[in-house]
Amino acid sequence: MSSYNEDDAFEAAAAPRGGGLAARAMGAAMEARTAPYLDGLNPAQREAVETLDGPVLMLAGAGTGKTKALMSRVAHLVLSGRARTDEILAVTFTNKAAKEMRVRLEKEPFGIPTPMRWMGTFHSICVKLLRRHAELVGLKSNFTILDTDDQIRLLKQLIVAEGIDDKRWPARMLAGLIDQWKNRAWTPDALPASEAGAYNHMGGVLYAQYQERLKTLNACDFGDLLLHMVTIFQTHEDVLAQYQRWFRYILVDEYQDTNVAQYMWLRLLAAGHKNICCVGDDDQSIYGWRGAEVGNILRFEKDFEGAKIVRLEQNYRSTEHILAAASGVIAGNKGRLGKTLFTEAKGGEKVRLIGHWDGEEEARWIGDEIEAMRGGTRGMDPIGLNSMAILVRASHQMRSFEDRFLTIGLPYRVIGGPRFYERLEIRDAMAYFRLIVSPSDDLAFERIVNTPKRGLGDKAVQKIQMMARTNGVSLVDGARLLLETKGLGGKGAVELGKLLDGLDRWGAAARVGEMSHIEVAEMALEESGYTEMWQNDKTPEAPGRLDNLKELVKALEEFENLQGFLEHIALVMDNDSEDATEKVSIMTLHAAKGLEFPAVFLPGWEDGLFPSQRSMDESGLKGLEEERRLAYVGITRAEKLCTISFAGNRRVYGQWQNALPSRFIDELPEDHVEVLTPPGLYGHQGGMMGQASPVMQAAESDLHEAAAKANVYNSPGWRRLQERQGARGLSQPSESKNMVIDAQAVSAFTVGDRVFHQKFGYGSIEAAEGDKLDVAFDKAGTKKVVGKFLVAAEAAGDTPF
DNA sequence: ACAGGTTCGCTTTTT
DNA sequence: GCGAACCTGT
Repeated sequence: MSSYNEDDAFEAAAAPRGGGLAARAMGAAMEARTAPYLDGLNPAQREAVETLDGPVLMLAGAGTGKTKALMSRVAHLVLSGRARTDEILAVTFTNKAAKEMRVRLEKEPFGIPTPMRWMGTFHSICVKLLRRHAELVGLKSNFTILDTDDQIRLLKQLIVAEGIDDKRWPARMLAGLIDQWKNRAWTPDALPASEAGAYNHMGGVLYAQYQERLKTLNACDFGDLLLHMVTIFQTHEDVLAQYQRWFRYILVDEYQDTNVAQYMWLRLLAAGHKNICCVGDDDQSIYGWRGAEVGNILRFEKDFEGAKIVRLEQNYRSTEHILAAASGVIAGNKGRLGKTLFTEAKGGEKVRLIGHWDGEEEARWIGDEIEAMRGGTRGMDPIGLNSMAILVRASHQMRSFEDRFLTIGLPYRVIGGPRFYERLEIRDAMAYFRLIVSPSDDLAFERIVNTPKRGLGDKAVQKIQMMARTNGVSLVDGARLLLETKGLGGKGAVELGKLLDGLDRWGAAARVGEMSHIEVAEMALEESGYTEMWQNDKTPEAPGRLDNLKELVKALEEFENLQGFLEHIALVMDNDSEDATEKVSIMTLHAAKGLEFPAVFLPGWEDGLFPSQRSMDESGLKGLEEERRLAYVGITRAEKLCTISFAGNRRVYGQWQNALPSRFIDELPEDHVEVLTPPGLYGHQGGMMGQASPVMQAAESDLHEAAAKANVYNSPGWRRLQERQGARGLSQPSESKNMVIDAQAVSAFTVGDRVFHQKFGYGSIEAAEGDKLDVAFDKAGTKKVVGKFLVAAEAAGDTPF
């Protein structure tokens, strides 16, 4: 989605409808002849495609041909003459998804020739709309979009100005809060009192100040793009009506990921005709932590009266064992809309489960396994590395795999690492570009004023800021005044003069148009000394950074001017460099959503890591359920072979910690799981396996190891296992003495409970003696605390402060 | 102004 | 255990 002119769509909107009618007539004729896009759809898909009018919720399980149905629906709308392509609003979450759809729609069997103007992310569509109506929220149409970095820098200034200690109250935290507020569509005056008191009682005040500041900067952040449009729609009926009429049909992908603001935006736009089709899967909602509301999809029927619900349940991706394993896990969640995936593909490998001594061993085993599969193993055909993926819960888990794969020379690629446009050198370069396009971009100026080093330190910058503020001008002009009034001397003054001259010249060159924007960009990077700075840098990263700068300049070629480029970057940030060589993919479970691989490895299934302790502490049952959905997403990525593993010991923050198998492992249905017990993994095997399930056997052999290592008897996982063992009539481990659960104890807490303390944060109870408790805090170490100063971690997580 | 030492604080991530 | 971010001495 690069550089089509955003105004085109509006010109088209103003144009008479004659062309549309002709297109419609043509579409109808095409449908009469044949509708190839309807062939090969199963009954559910077909229903989802043919129910064009009124609200439709397409509940599409993993691998059920959702995209195909969505595409067919668009084709059906267009080719049957119901709507022109530019009368369909199609919203996705990522640019990648939008791009993919655009490409697929142009090809057979759909063959939609005209581009879908209004297909894009919530944010990119909102930018287009907001540029048109910016003045209604006090912005000019050429407003800039701030990224997280700018946002934090701005907030920090406000925080310091308020005399708040930004150590104790980091700007990041406030940025996070404001983000969440915007996700919930709370403007500063609509902010509930309970929220406004956050951030040392200053949250509300600072939020309001921040919004004011953005307005004077003629800027907005990502959240504003949506929030401003919602505000405009709510306060300007005529504007809303215009778009309600224009967008005759609305399609939404990944509806389970929508936040409140996005939901309101959609409801407002759909309120007239109600022709809205939302596609999603409540079981794959994994972005609650960034404001997604599963409630939106669960409530759909209530929100849109007479809504038709279509379930896509036939899975075309995975074997029955994989589906059964995934279903077994997700069944543990409450409040699902409910779907039962089925497949016609019978047989195949069971889901494999294996325990390891530690994380390194796990990485070693997976590396070996990948090598074996590459050559063909266990009667399976050889699988290419591109067909294999390792999906982890947290990115720090990737390290052990990278280390291992580097030593054995196994090619891998990490998906979703630091992205191109987030890199230091790219952002610096872009700050220069921003200043060329708009010299009043103060944040960009602050970023590069002393990069490369110009002898302009804190003191000089403060002088510039003072001058700018007292004269009510931008920093660039403030700097100019400062030089004119000789307010700055020495080397700094000379260098600042050079920078200002440079900015004038580059800006003029860009405007005159004698040079291409690419030449202007090169000139700026060269003359500012920025390129030179990296050439003189002898750190190992420097060459890579120079390469990146070259790549950045090359990327300019696709755009008409710098402005268009910056716009694109602010929103698109996509960075999939195609790479022909075969490589194993390593990524987080979150990054894996929507992807599929013949063979998938799911390492690190240990309680605390996965499900993540923090998730459970902060969000309790809600958090656990989201973790479970993450497990579901992970398993359903696999087509043929899914291998789950856990380690008894793992290095966390440099410290060795022991761990218990994830509770999700207990939820895997035995009949669909094969437990691998690699020979020689443990010094001893067996012991008390008895007639326990295969799943339990593996868990147990590992548990004994872990148990021998350290005091793990307090963990919920251990207690759970004991319960299970009791139920199965297995022997109790002798070391259960620490399991003090004294019903008579004065304290409401028992050993192993997760608790929260106002000062020390989260921790777990190590020992309980009446009301006196020993608590091992995650951060503050072990302390003796009286029970009344503690709350259950779960309860604390629900009331942020 | 800046290099070198020290402390802090650590999911998930898109736009 | 590691990197960023902050502090201190020159």
